[in-house]
Amino acid sequence: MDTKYETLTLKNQLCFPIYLASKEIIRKYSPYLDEINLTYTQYVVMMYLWEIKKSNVKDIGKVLLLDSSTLTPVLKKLEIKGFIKRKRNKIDERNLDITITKKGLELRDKALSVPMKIKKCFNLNKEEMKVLYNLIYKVLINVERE
Amino acid sequence: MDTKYETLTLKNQLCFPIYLASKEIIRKYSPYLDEINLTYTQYVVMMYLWEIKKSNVKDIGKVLLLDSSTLTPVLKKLEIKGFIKRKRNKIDERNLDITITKKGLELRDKALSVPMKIKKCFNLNKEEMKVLYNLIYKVLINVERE
DNA sequence: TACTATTAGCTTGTATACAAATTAATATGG
DNA sequence: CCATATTAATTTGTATACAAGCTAATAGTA
Repeated sequence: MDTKYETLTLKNQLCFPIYLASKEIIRKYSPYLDEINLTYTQYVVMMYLWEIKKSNVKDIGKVLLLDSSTLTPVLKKLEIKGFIKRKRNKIDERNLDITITKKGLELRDKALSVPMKIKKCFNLNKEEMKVLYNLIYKVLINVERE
Repeated sequence: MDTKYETLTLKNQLCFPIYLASKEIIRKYSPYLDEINLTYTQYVVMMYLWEIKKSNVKDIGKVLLLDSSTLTPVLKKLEIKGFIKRKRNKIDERNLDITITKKGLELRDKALSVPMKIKKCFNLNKEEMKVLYNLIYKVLINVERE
């Protein structure tokens, strides 16, 4: 009987809808991010830099949980677009200093309307948002802790 | 003041932790999926086929929310591995019939232990799992409805 | 100081993921 | 019946994402 495989169905997975939601929300972002010339990954890098102003590949990777092999090309593209600058650290040349440019800082204002547009398509009330936020972070912490 | 940009910080995004959780959970899968010679995307395709036995590119794409341009190479790899067969439909040759092979069916038993291993690293209780599941599906439906 | 280990970032190879263009087959309207 | 539209899958081009290997710089130590 199929009850043996009940745990192995798509509808009984928790990861599957999280995977779908992630993809589809990011897809929802794209028209808004197109307007400010960013991809989603570039957008989260910029969001971090808007706050912290200066960082390096390793620290950005720690926050965004991205490998340097993913970040290197993303950061190069952001530099080509003129939003950031990449420069070897004087004291320890293994580190690559990432700083935000004037153009990168100005982008922040253009991005201001993006979160609200996305929040709207979530269509959850405040309490639901909060519960979802807390549970997702709980999962994240648990998964990271191994 | 920075309060103007309060909505534009990583910690105030709901998509960002969902994106992280999706990535990290899928990464947790990989050692278990390696053992049965599947990637995560291949795994969800197989999970669908284990249930439905026969489908086509379009229908698989509808369920997994994947474009045919993503699915085509995934399905070709699954065919090379011997888990599925790809064959043009006799009646309407635009469609590509996807059927599961004996080897593909046998894989189901080997995959049986995977969901439990992943569930464990979520480390949520039954109630939390249920709430998260429902909220994520609610988001998914809302985002899809646009 | 010289040898070894570690670290940070880059490169390479593989696998998604999606938009846009293409191709071949089928459906549809005049 | 034929020209046009639509549809399903593939191809192409761009952008992640990550493991493994590489390189250059720095740290640690005998």
